[in-house]
Parts: sequence; structure tokens; C-alpha cells
Amino acid sequence: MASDDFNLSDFLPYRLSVLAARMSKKLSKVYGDTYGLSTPEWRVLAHVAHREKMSVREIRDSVSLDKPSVSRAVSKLEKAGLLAKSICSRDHRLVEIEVTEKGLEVFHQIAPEALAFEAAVLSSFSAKERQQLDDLLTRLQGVVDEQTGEVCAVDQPN
Amino acid sequence: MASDDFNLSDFLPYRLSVLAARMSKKLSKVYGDTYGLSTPEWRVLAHVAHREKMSVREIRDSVSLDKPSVSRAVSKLEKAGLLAKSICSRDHRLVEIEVTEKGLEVFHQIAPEALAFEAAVLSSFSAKERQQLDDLLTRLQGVVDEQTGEVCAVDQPN
DNA sequence: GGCTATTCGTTGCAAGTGAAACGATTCTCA
DNA sequence: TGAGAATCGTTTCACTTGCAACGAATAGCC
Repeated sequence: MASDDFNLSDFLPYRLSVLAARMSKKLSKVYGDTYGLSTPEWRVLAHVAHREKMSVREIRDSVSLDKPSVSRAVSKLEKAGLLAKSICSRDHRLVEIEVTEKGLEVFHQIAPEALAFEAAVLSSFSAKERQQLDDLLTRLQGVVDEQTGEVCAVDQPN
Repeated sequence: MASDDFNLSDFLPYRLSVLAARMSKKLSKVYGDTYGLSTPEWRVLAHVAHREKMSVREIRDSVSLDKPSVSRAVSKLEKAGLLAKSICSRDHRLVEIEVTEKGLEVFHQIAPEALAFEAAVLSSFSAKERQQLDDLLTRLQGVVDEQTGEVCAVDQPN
């Protein structure tokens, strides 16, 4: 393999990292500067906003964050009055997390701005190109998610 | 804007973040598990490997890391014997950073594995699709890099 | 030439992050 | 039923990160 040809700025993982970081940083101004939310908090709020009560574990499985991050994000959002937390009566290990009216209000202020940001980023792309991008990202995610090391799996950590 | 339609898992910044994070984590096994390098260290090494002596600032401008991260990465790589650092004789503020023989050796072991990883990720993509991906990412990066807030700029921080 | 402003790289420090440990609760199965 | 295993959410702790401040060195300007 010709490692003399290696050029970091052409290297896919690097390019994706840089692009994602820049985009996230710009987007974070939307929910961070105005509403004081962190990225984990924004993700949790966005996921819980239009859904039923759910546990920390369910959120973790859906927003690509580890367990402690979700736990902390939920605590902060609860303190801010955007989420309500209660112990599940059927299973006292579980916590039922739900968006509050105030939380929904905040979400409905942020979401349009977030969508506008996305639209601005994609504004110079045709419908066909957007479809291409969607497909390519989906396939890449699929490849990366292929579990190479299989286990019978006890408890999913984090 | 219909914020009820907002779905995090379809949201471009989120998708890119998740994809980039997963890919970087998998890649980091290549340089991390075997050679004990962190991501900033890997980026610095990869960038310096086939280049002339350069300063911290030049590296920073090329690898999308902030000043302290580059400084720390260089220090660690120097301690590990992969880089050599000396004070520039023309300008004593500057540092001249250069890869050592050992550093080049390590790089030539990692780079092929990194390229193989990239090739594996892209293995199911046709040449045309790779070109599409390349173009789309380049254009997205261009859009995100457009400076919205212009300043005369004093010192570039970090 | 000397004074100020700027640039360089490093370091301090506070905030964020993730792996592991923990107590509490429930499940499993003999 | 009861003991051990598994799961849940939180917390602890070590590590990383990014901003700001800093001392050192140079550039700019009168």
C-alpha cells in the first residue's frame, strides 16, 4: 500500500470529522447562545419532544449518546423545567421522562431555526443531489455500523 | 416552518456527527491500540510526515485543531521520539517541527492500515459514487466554511 | 532607537466526556 | 421461595478540551 500517497486532507474519516465538527459548532449557536443548551441536551430534547414517556435507556439507544451523558442532560433539562422526570410505577428501576409544556415551547422555537440552518446548508443542492447525499450517508453509516466483533452481549455498557 | 416534522435521525448535522464519530472511533483503533496515539497526535504526525520543517501555527492551520491541542500533541510525539522540535534561528518565537526517522517508520506502518480502513468503508461504492461523495463533501465543507461574520481580524485565537 | 502592538507557543483552569463502580430493583431458575 | 445474575440510572474519577492569560520575541511606527 503506497503510504507515501497518504494525504490527510483527502482522507475520508478526517474530512467527515472536520465537516461534522464545523457544522455542529455552527448549529450549536442556535440552541446554545439563545437557550443555553449543550449538544446532548439539544439531542435529548429533540428526541423526547414529540414522543411518549421514555426511559434513559431508550433515549440512549436513539440519540447516540452514552448513558451518563443522557442522565446528565436529562437532569439539567429537568432543572430548567423543560423535562419532567418520574419513577416508573411498574418497574422502579426505570425513569419516565417526558417533555413539559415549557420544553415543547422551547423546542418549537429551536426546531424551525435548526431546519432553516439545514436548509441553508443544502440550499445550493438540487433535489437529486440531496437524494444522493442521503443515500451515500445512509450506506456509509450502514458499513460503519457492521459489527465486526460479535459477542453474545451481557449488559450494553454506557 | 413545520417543526412538528422535525426528526433528529433525519437531521443532516446529527447524521454527520454520528457517522463521523463512529468512523473516527473505529479508525482510532488503528493508531490508538497499537501505537498509543491520540487523534490529535495522529493528525499531526500524518501531516508532518512527508513535509518540511514547520511551525505549530502552520500545523494548526492545516489539521483543524486549536493551538493548545497541536502544542500538546507535538510535545507528546517529541517525548515518544517521533518528532524533533527546535527553535527557529531566524525567528525565536517559532518552533521548527520535523518528523524523525522513527516517526516516519511509525507513520509508514499506520498509513497503509488507515488507507485500508478507508478502502474497506468505500468497498461497496462504485467509482462514480465515490466521486459523488467527494464532490458533495467538498461542497458542504465550502458552504459551512463561508464566513458569515467578517472581521478585520487581529490575532487568530487558539 | 525606543515604545507599542502583534504574533508565537505554552500553560492554567474550568467545563465536558466516557469507562468503571455503585446501590437499587427486577429477573431467572432451581 | 430464595439466591445469584442482570438491568437501570447515577455518580465517581481520571482524562481530554478549549478558552483565556501569560511570557518571550518580533514587527511596526514615529
